[in-house]
Formats: sequence, structure tokens, C-alpha cells
Amino acid sequence: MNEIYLNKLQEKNFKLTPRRIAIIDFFLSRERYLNPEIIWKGLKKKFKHLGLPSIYRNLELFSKCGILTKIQMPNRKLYYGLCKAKDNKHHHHIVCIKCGKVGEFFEENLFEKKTINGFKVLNHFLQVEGICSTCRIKS
Amino acid sequence: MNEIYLNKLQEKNFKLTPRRIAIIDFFLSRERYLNPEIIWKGLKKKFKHLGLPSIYRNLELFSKCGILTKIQMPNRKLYYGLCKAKDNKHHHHIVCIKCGKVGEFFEENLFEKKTINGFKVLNHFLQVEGICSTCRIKS
DNA sequence: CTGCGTGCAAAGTATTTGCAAACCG
DNA sequence: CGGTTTGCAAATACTTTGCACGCAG
Repeated sequence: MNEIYLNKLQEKNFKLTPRRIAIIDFFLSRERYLNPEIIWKGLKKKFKHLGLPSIYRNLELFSKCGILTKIQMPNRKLYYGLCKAKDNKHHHHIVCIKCGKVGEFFEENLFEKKTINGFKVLNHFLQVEGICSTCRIKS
Repeated sequence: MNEIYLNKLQEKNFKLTPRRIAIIDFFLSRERYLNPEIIWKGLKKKFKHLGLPSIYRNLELFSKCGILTKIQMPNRKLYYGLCKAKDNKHHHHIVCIKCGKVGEFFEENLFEKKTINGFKVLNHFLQVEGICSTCRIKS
């Protein structure tokens, strides 16, 4: 289940600690973008001692390893979500504004054209907000 | 020059203060996304006393009036840019990562489809980064 | 064993709030 | 003049850093 992600860590010679495994499992157990504090609160039950800085450090590490993607939400909090795209194919995320569930999608030739208004396109960040099917049924 | 924007304020019964006019003119004088501190430093020359909170408050006000658009940059700072689209047609921004110049563009039917992966699309935020023509020549 | 990983405390940084004084309309 | 707007100081909130101890490999 979590092997793909743990492998990514080992490949780069990072250690597999209980906390790191727990963080990845936490993401796996919910299809959501999560912020450091939520994860911390969720895992404090499991670990008697658990520091918030440790969560921050690991999330940042994971995002550098291609395990998580990081976004800045308008509420000024950091959020991270599991990168489920098997290969590292470029993709986008759609977030449910009610429950936070995240989906991924590929907009094929979104910017196949490499220049816009004279700007040479280097990269882009696309965030789509919506309501997921589960939340639509509820309301 | 700045009338369109000042009118938007007056329409909503907000007062036209020297500071507000100066902020709008500051944006007009540079085609850039700017963050509160830059504006503050730029205008302190002009006003002997000028508080940073005042900048924050006005930028937020302007964005609510449709004068500016607000984005959260990955560096955790707020940035605002003039909304030049005459009508309030939905548009996107492309930002030069060297000089900060911002261009606008319209990707017509970017999400004409109203659902993605079962999510009902409410809105989206697209930011493209690139190098503007001027900066390309320089380097 | 060795160096990476972690908890804890403290610092850092961007933004927001409270309030009295100043000012637009 | 009355209610906005503002400066200043202080508070807030999230994230980062330093350092000594602990643990994975």
C-alpha cells in the first residue's frame, strides 16, 4: 500500500522512521489535502511525544521527494496532498471546498503553446475548486 | 488614467483619500504584481507618515471592489495586481519570474465542461510563470 | 556506531486588530 | 460635523531554526 512512497524515500537514502511511515499512512487513509496541524493532531494519539516541527520538516521533505505536492491555500496555511500519479506525469488538482477531498486530472495540451503574450512559459500552477460527488449528494 | 478605478471606489461610497489614490497610481506606474511591503516602501517617500496596516487594509478593500486581484505566492506573501480587463471577463495572469511583470490572457473554454472527475467545478485559479520579452532580451 | 531524525523551546515573519486622532465629503 | 480612514503599537498565527538527545541502518 505505502511501499511506493517508502521506496521513494529509501531511494534517496532517507531513513524510514515510524513517524514518516505514519504520516504517509495518514495521507493514504484520507483522500485529502491536509495541513501540518491536522496531521499533528491526528498522530498525537499514536505517538506520546510528537513535535509539530517534525511534521513540517517531513512534509517539506516528502514534497521534495515527489511524494506530496504542496499548495498555499488562501487562508495562509500550507496544505499537502499525496501525488497519486504513478509516473511523474504533469497533472493538476481539484479540491472539494467542503470536505477537502482532492482529485487529480490531466489537461492534455493546456499550454502546448510555449509562449503567451510574449512571455515564454516556464511552468504553471492550476488549482480548481469544486464540490465532490459525495458532498453534492449530502447537500 | 486612474479614473476607472477611483470610480469603482466612489460607486461603493468609499472615500478618495490621498493614500488610496497613490496606491492605485503606484500600480498603474508599474505593470506588476506587488506585495504590501513594496508599496509601503515605495510610498513612504511621498507620505511622511504611512502605516503598513493601512496598505494592507486598502489592498484588501480594492480587491473586494474588483480593482485588484489577490494571489498567495509560494513564498507566503500576498501579492496584488491591477485587474485591467475592462469588463469583468474571467481571465488569468502570467507573471515574469525575473521582473514580476504581469500579463493577462483568456483561455476561452478552459473549463467549459462543468465537472471533472465527478467534482462540480466552482472556480479555478491559474497562475503561469514565465519570462517576459524584455527579460528574455536582457539575458 | 555514526549521522540523520526528533522534541522542545524560542525565534522569525507576514498579517491583523484595537483605539485614539485625523480627515473626506 | 459624522463616520471613515489612518498611524502606531501590540497581538496573532503559521512556520522555521537551534540544539541536545535518540534511533535507524
